[in-house]
Amino acid sequence: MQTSRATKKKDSRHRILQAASKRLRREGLDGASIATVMNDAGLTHGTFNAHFKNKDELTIEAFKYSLAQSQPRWVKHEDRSWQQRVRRMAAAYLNPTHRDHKQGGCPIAALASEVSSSSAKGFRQSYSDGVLSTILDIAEIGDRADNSEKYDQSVALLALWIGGLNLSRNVDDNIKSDHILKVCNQASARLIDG
Amino acid sequence: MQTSRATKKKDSRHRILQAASKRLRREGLDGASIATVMNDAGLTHGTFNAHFKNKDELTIEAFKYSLAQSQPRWVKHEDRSWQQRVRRMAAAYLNPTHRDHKQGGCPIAALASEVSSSSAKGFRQSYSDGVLSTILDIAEIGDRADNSEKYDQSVALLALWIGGLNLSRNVDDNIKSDHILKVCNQASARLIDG
DNA sequence: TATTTCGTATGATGCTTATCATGCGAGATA
DNA sequence: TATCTCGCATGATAAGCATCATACGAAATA
Repeated sequence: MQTSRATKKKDSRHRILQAASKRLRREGLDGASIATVMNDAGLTHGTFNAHFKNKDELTIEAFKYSLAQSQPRWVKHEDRSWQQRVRRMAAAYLNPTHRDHKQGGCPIAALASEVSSSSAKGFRQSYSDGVLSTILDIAEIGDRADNSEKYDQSVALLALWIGGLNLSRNVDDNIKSDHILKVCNQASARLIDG
Repeated sequence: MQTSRATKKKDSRHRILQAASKRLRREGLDGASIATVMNDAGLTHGTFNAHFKNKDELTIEAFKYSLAQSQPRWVKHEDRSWQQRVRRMAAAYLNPTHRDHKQGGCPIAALASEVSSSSAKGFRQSYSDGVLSTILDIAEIGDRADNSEKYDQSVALLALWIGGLNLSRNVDDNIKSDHILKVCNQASARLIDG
């Protein structure tokens, strides 16, 4: 069997990433302090460097971790057409539940306006990769050349989705916030049907 | 004439707000430290409290200041139809120049994902007010009841614009980034024409 | 069982931050 | 001109931060 020490360390790393990815999405790049994250993970702050080289590395790993977690969001449903599947994605994304659970939601939306000013080395690159692969996931293609029309539609949809989700999160009136989600859903349908 | 002391203080306040609004947009809520902003304004850090109660107040004032500055972006052009005017707005917004000048650009996009986790008291409210009044500005109406169709179109357009602008800022490839702007412009046109 | 290994805790370091107390010197006022 | 006012600078303080040095104790190894 696996040595219990190695298992323990893997477990700890997993708990740290889990905690960091939640803090990162809920509180942003500066909100997720090492002490807070380690405390969330049930460890003390000093142990951090045994698991990650530095905070920049944690930020990148936690982002990738949360992106992998939200991957199921884009997974193909059983619907017959791409249009139907994408409409479902929009409904799942532009949703009060998603809006109200930032810490468990899409990291692309959660960090959209912070990336370009981040000092974490390599983070912008990871985020960029995440955006481009998400666009391909939505389009259900492996490369832009496969279907440039679907690619372009997916770009506009992702933009509309992260914009609409953030607007709805920042409007201080539940009725108006719900309305934003609804309207963006309708706009999605219009973009999907071309 | 105005006493030169009062003039001096107003000038200083103006310079502080100018510096803060730039830092706020370029580096986000945590990037705009008091010491940095005061230094940008040509003053020393200790004087800050003579101008603003605390940092939260500065954040709110600087946001309002930058929103007022970008108001010209929404100002009516001479085009004949609303559709033409809004298409022009989209072109001015989803633009490489705007993308590359975050510090002088739209504060709604620049802070989109940071608002909901901000600890600054009252900031979320100010941002929310800014979003709602911007929607009305785009729709060129005074209230949603005036034209709910235009209102809804403007909601979706603003979502698409801030989402597209942020995506383009975060993609690490100039060609792909330009393409995002272009595609979102085309999607805007589709939403505008209904 | 004796020794080594290593995951974690404790605690220290130096940096950055917001805020506040004090004092100076130039403009305002009489 | 003499006194007052107040915008600003200097400097202190306390909190929060990332990072690192050291030590313990349990698991691994022989």
